Amino acid sequence: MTKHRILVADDHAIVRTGLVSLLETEPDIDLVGEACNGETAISMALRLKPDIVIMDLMMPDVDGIAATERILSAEPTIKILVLTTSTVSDDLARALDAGAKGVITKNAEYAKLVAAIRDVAAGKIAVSSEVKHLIDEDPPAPKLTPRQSDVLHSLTRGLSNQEIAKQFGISRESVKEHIDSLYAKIGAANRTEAVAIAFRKHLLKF
Amino acid sequence: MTKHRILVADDHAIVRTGLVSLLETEPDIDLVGEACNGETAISMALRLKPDIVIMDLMMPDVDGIAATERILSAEPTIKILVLTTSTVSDDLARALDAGAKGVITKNAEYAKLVAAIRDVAAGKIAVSSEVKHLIDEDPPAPKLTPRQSDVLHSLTRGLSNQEIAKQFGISRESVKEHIDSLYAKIGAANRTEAVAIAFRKHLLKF
DNA sequence: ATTTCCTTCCCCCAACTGGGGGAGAAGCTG
DNA sequence: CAGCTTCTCCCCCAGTTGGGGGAAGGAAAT
Repeated sequence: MTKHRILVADDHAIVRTGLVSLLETEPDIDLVGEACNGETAISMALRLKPDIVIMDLMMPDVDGIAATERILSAEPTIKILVLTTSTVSDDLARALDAGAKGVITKNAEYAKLVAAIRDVAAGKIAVSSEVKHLIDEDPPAPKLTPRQSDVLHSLTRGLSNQEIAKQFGISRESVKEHIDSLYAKIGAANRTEAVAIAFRKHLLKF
Repeated sequence: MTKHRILVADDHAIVRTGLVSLLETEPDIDLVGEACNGETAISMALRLKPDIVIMDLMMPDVDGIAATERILSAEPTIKILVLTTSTVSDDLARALDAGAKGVITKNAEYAKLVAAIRDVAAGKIAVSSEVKHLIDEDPPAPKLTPRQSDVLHSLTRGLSNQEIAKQFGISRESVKEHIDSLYAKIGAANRTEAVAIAFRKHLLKF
């Protein structure tokens, strides 16, 4: 039996150490490395060519989704298993879109993680039922056009339509139009609610 | 030598399991229990009376700060060591206010966690330098009066001053006054920016 | 080639916002 | 008790917003 060669990428040292100490006890698992950020995860994955990368989504510098994309574009046979605290359905869905072979949340039992590792190694897709639920339940955030995103960011700075118009070199009317279409898209009645909804739907980062 | 009796409270099973497997190797540490939410943490702490509770801040039902307060009000001699992913200075500062004897972030090295456990057991305060930095660096969020909070919440729903007035049974002018003082307090120029700033300063939860 | 979407621009107008002023009552704190 | 904060209410008014209507060019997709 060949061991599964695994790379762990997580910015939380405690989680990483805990994971390592647990996985070391598994006879069919061989830990080949630990990465504490996205950039390191990418370079280690390409150098060590593990069978599976256990990938956190929230990491400094390059996040887990970007790291997944970059690893897969260079080495499509590496399997990515996302292990995250995020319960934002969009993040999970985007991870799968990026080519992740599995998504497990950190509040899953350890046994489920190991089972997921074996499933992924065997070529299966491992998405826990809670994650499936999350993705189905809360509807994906609507996609904004570039202009709508620009205008939305200006809204968070408290700018008036006139000021936004000047900023982008367009007319007040155009700004109004973008804002109106934004309202329709996210279900807001005015700019203030639009900003609140945008934060709640994770359309705006802090 | 008496062993340090420790209770772990964290909603992430993976973190909990990892932590347990690591701490089991420490000769002077005796794990007496695991809690997966705030309510369980409180009841287990009061029943088992551990020396130290390692407490996560973000948990379903009762959060770590509330759990800390309730444990300490019943058993002031129990020492709470907060272990969290949060980098929001307010959360960390409030944990210390609530009586936590230490604050460690999850990206700290495992060795630092164990050192913190021993420090806390010895009666010291264990706050990692990164956490001190965070608390100094970003200024504490201004405290809002009850009315300002009420009004702020209504703002996120896109309500007009008139509607907010009706909601609380006060006049438009009073609502305006609360909003004006809110602007002054958080440095906003209008209601839209106020909502954005409130989210960024973590005055609003999602 | 037609449709659909994004982008840009224009007009009218009721309603709302924010800035300015002032003022009184309740409650806490030194 | 004097001072502070909080909460309440009132007036005026320029400026902004949002709803309604319409129009047109370009790009991408079907």
